[in-house]
Amino acid sequence: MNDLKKNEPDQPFVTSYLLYLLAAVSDRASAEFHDHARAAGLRVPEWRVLACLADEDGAMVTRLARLSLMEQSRLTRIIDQMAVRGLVRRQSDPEDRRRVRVFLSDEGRDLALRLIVDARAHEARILDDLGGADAQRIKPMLETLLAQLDGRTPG
Amino acid sequence: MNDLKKNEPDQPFVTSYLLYLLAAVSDRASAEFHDHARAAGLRVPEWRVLACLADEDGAMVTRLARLSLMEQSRLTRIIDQMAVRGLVRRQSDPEDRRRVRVFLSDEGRDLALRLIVDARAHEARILDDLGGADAQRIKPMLETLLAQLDGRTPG
DNA sequence: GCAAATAATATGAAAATTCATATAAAACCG
DNA sequence: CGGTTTTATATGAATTTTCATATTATTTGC
Repeated sequence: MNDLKKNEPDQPFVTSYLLYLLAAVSDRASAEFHDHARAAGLRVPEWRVLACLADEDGAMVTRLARLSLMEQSRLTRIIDQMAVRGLVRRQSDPEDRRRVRVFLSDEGRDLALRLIVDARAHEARILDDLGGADAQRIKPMLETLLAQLDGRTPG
Repeated sequence: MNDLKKNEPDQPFVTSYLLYLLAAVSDRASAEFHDHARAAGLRVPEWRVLACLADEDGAMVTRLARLSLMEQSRLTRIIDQMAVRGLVRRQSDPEDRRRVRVFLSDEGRDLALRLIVDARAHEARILDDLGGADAQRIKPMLETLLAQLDGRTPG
């Protein structure tokens, strides 16, 4: 029926391109949880920062930016807002006064810990759906990949 | 030495959280290629759109938005700019005049095809570094995951 | 065939993000 | 030391993105 407009390659590129699959899976999977985070009153970047701080409370801004996968000046402004909301507080490091360390407030920590419980449950559901062998392997695989990618352009 | 400030959980959360690993790997891997795309004069969302159109030339805006993982009104504006630059052209669908189909220009197609060659090479390098068994498995695994995620909230 | 509901795209206005750079503190070096 | 370079964070201005909704076209149900 429609042969005239068929201009596509014999094998599709994008839907089987590794970087596309990673982005797509990340997007869709995260979107599910982000709805939950928003329901808890957090915007996505705020949830990410809280989750990172749950692991490394008191991290300096640069470290937190790298860990939370955002550009530094963006993180600075997100911290501004979170501080106003009382989720975190800034404290300049006495050992090196250029550094600003970011700490969870009690409220911030409570919220983070609560959401982390939910995040683990959500993750478990995804892995469960994925099924046995793959579910065992996917995280180690991604960890390897991440280490390799970081190794190339050390940072 | 530093026990006073140790407030972190025994097991870190974020760096072993599936959704974090996905986002981190996607970010870092894509960043490598995005440098290349920018060197070719494209911004990241433009590269994504070109890659999608290489597979589905003439896709309607809604479809293209979903495929390229962006919100519709954002895509509309990106297409505006790409059209001005002569990378794509819009054509309203005679069968349903609400629809706008987006087509690659010759220039757009050339650029897309050239970059896709590079993208495949980049992907091959990443998979090669990952090594045998995992390299074989990662894409099918992500495809399964994507299908499952799409299945939950059909769209 | 018409009114209401639905669908596809575009757009205004607000908000977030980026990029370059300012500011301030520490490290380095002759 | 004093000057220069580097590092850490913040900020102004431009751009991009989002959110809600307008606009236009089609479908549905009566």
